[in-house]
Amino acid sequence: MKVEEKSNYIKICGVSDLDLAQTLDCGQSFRWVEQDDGSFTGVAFRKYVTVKLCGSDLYIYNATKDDFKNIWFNYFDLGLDYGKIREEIRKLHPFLNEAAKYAPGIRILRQEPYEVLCTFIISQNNNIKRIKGIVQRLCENFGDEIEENIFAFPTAEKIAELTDNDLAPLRAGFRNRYIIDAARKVASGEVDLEKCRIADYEKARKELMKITGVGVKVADCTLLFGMHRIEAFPIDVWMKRALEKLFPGMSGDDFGEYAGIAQQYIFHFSRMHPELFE
DNA sequence: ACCCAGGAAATTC
DNA sequence: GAATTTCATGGG
Repeated sequence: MKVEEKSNYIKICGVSDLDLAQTLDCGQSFRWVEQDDGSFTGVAFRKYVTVKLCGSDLYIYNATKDDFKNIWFNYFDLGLDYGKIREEIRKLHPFLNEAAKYAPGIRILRQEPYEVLCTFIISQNNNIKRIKGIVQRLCENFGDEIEENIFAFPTAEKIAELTDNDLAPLRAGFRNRYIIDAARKVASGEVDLEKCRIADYEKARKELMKITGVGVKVADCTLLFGMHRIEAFPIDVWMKRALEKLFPGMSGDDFGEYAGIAQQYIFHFSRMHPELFE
């Protein structure tokens, strides 16, 4: 994987198993916006960039070689061989093979743990379009302005100071008090997100579920998308339907050490084929 | 008006 | 304890 640095962008050659739309718009992250030319613009780790894929060349605008080493290589999980993992998990079930072939450019992003925790608290009993709007207003209202009119995701410390009345502009409804409880417990250290990276899976889940508004599903999403615990297998309404119709008798335990990647193939495939469940 | 949305807490049985 | 209802908000 070769990296070239230009004045205001970098070019990474030899990137495989990546499709930006499949990865950035498949419901794991809520801050990327697709542009007319197929590139995506967004903020992560307090950096505002535009990413574009031409064949196997990945361009990242407004980034340096150091940024790539420190942030973007990990963010896009470029150290993991997804082709190899697909070869492995396709054996588990014909429908999993089909789902993986349908969107082989999905990768599990390595996002900031607190951002994932917060956005998936917002996601409950909600739809992706509205989740994006609430997250955007959260950043505009309480995040640092890192460039003109571009806002970082707010810190837990910042949100911890607020009351649920302060969150009224978000129009997040009953989730306001959950957002604040999460921020306070993270900021105070009562919930240790870094510990969740390495703890036993059940312990990590329980740690997150100390937060009011975090149940099994939000905990699993936080572990998968925020701590890269790829053995996690979050089950939402789509996954429930998919398990019933396509994988009867199977549970998350049957999908092995890469269950989280399998889950994301199945989730995306199901969402793109709603007619399967009518 | 009705139903649903990457659920979980509160209440009731 | 397991099943049901409620919780805000917006879109179809």
